[in-house]
Amino acid sequence: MPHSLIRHLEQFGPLSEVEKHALEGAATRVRVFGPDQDLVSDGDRPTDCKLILSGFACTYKLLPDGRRQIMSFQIPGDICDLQGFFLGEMDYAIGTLTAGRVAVIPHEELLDLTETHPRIARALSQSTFVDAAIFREWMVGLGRRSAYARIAHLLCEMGQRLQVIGLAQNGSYDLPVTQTELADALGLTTVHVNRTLQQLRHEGLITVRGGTVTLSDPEGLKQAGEFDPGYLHVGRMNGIDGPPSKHLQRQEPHALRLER
Amino acid sequence: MPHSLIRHLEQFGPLSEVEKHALEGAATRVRVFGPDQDLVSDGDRPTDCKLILSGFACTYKLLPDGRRQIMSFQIPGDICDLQGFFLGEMDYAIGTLTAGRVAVIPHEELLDLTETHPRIARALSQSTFVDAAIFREWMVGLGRRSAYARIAHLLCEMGQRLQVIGLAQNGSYDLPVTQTELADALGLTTVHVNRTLQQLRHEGLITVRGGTVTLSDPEGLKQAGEFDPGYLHVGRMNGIDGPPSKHLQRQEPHALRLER
DNA sequence: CGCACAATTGAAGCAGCTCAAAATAAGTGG
DNA sequence: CCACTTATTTTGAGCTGCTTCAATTGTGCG
Repeated sequence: MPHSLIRHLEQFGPLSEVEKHALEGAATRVRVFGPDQDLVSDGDRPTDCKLILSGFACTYKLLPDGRRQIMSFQIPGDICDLQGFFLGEMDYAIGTLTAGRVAVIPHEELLDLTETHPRIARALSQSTFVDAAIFREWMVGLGRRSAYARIAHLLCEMGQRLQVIGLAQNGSYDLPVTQTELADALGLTTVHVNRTLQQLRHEGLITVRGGTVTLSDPEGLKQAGEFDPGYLHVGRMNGIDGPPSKHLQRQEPHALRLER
Repeated sequence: MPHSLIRHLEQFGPLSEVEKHALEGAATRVRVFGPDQDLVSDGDRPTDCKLILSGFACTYKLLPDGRRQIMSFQIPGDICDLQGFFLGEMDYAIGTLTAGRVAVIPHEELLDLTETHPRIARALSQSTFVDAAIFREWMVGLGRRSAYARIAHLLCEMGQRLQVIGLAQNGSYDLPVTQTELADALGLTTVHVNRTLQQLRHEGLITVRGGTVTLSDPEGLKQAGEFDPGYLHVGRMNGIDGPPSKHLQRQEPHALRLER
């Protein structure tokens, strides 16, 4: 199994064999999870970080009356509770959407890893900033886009992200997410998600068959969702593919040293 | 020389004299800005980071048709484009709301600073995670809260944040933000913000007089906004455990003096 | 086969939007 | 300090995207 974490971090630049080896070594303790389980709960003070090896998860917050806002979908390669490492206490929860395997990396080990391998530290920091960028784009959707555009946008984003880790081929990918979960992510009701999804299907933009989404008309969908993948910063840092940046002149920033 | 940055970072733990001195040294290049100017534009590749010394700014994104989503308000002490340092290209813009002063820290200098002073690096990372936490909470508002609760929540949040840097006293603070800007931040229209604000006033939760907001009934407002300040991680990291409210009440009030 | 969950449909209601205009406040130059 | 201009706040009225409530139809699975 190619390590999705390595793939994930190499987005930001190549890693040496030693570094890859160190990463593999850190992610040996594996736990198996079923669907709809919390990996971390709101208010927890975790002593390790969770790296998703397989399966989907999401970060979410619950409101007093039971409403829920999903803030991100987590896919293989994502480290989902780095916040615990830096801030101690979690202010949100992480729950699985499907069954899956999770590598558990104790904080001390992560500390070691980042002190010994600054490039890993740097890649992690960059990954953190990409997460923040995804949050911001999600906020734009929640605040300013119609239900229709929001869904289209999400489908584009997931396609792009899954492609990077090899879980999407020619615009087709598995999205093991119920319409209720979609609704919680998009700030809508299940009913409305259902109707809007139908609209997207009838317009021939997507096809859905048993949890598998196919972007039948990727360009049309991008347009419908006002999707501009720049914020994902895919392949920007390693000179490989990825969209041309608006300005030239690259400059490789160093990492902040991860300190605990 | 003013340093709200020191105050800001010391939220996460004490800094030595040497570190404070280094921070002051890094933030000597000061630029003055007028209102409604971009500090950084979408697509830029900044070569330095901007630290707000005085005045308010916001991060925002523009949609093709001119709609705008403000994703955060930036206040004195905030470093607003660390992303440029880590990812190179900006995927959002930062604009001033008022006139103000901004310290410009070249990336090389920041790199130096963080390599020489790991505790500064750590504090910066923590600050980054707090920003992400604020984003997430904002998302909950956009996705799941009513206009009424959203506004109440924002007013609580700003009160709390401004209090930390000494720009709020007994629930009263300057909020130099137009209703249109509020609307862009909250994903609403100006008209609706106006009506909802009136409701909050009539219910005696807040008072507004010339850009100054007073939380007349802080408890009521918190309840209206479902505000639970945990996500701000105030005072959690510096060993002075305990409810933030207590901690905040005994905050020395000399930030303004520093800022002038 | 039947249970539990997910997707779908219908109908009615409302929070928040749009459009349009008036009332205030905040500059700005003389 | 006043007349003039421009930005901001406020109000009214009608409209709609999305919600709510409630029920029906799949669908996966032990």
